[in-house]
Amino acid sequence: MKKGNAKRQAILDTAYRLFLAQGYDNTSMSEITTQVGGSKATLYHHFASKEELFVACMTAAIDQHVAGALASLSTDPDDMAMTLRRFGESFLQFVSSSDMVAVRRQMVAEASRLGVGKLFFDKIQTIGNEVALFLSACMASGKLRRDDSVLAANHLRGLLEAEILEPLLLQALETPPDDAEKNGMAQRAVAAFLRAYAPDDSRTLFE
Amino acid sequence: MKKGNAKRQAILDTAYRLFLAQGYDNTSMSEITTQVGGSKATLYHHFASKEELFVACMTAAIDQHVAGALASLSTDPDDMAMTLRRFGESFLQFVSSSDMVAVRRQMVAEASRLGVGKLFFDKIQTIGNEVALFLSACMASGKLRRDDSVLAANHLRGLLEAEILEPLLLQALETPPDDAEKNGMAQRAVAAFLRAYAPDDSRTLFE
DNA sequence: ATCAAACCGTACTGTACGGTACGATTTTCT
DNA sequence: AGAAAATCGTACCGTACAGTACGGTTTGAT
Repeated sequence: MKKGNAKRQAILDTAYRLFLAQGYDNTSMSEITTQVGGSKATLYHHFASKEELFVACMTAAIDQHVAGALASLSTDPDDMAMTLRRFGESFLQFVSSSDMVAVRRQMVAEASRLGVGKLFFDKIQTIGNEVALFLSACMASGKLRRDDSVLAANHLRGLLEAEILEPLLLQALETPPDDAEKNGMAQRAVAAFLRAYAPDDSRTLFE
Repeated sequence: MKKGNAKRQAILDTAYRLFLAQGYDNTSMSEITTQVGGSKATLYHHFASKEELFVACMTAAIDQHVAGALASLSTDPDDMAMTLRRFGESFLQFVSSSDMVAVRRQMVAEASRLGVGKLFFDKIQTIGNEVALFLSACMASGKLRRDDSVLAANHLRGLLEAEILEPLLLQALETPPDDAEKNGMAQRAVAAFLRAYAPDDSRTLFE
């Protein structure tokens, strides 16, 4: 059962690429078959229906991509500002990557299909929970104002995405921003967040 | 030319409702014809193609809805906090209405179709520009820290949408939040924004 | 060696849909 | 009234696509 899994994976890879590039409705099973090589019977041997194949592609993509975002959050509250800046940069690189934007667009477009939207949302939530945990530690140690840490994590995400996510999803930019611009957005977002959640009695933290 | 426009409007209304509820691909011209009554020839008399009808629906929806959001921003910087709170509430009610969420989902899903995504994004931008103008006045009068007003407007929008937009787009909530919850979100977002953009020398503005 | 699973190619079915044709009828404008 | 535009009903065309059928071939495990 080695070639079996290899073929299955090849189908997943090709289908993933086509679904992201063209969308669900504009990608036919025959096209996937042609590009992956082989026969449509083999495809239906591995996946009972087009919908099942789509969901399999998306769940795999979610798991794979979210792992990358979580890795960049070192839970060391000692140099909070630096940690947040690094996290902000890598999170923004993550969510604004062309793959991730394409995944998100498919999730929104086909949200109702087999609850794939909720699946994606739950995964995103796990990132938020990790961030909330870190922020909670910062609040406990007086580095941040005490407040609902989940709310704070949501606000941080909102600030990080504020400049970039919408135009990318709507394909409203001719030239996508490069890494330096994204890092600038992350810097500005984290700076705003630190001001918003600074302890009440500290006003000399920022130059 | 009275019944002509009436029929055209009836087609638009029905198509708008079906497109939002079912999406572009899952809505057939025959279904629109059946629900609006009459003949498919009449439909094609008013709209040359399915795509043209879709774009007509979306542009109409955009114009109509954006007007509502802009109305709630009184440009009086004297009671800035109150103005922002009221704007935040109505903006959030606006973007989280079921119609607007459905429109946005279609925009994302069909962003590449005839550049309808960019069309939508530009309209949203006009709201942001108005807000930026207001914030700029607040900065000039010392009520807010001096900074890029467009950035500040983006951050405000990011904070407002942070708790609610994503789960709605992904249809990840069983029960959508009611007006009171939305107002709470707006309050929290505006409070965070005011802290983030408070003048450097004011630390007693918030209780 | 053998058996079962996986694979291939090709052709096929049924259906759904965008768009057209066409002739008849109604409404609107002047 | 009478021309022009809009509307109607129904049938139709071409096509694209999800899924199936089927007979033959390769591959892997025991």
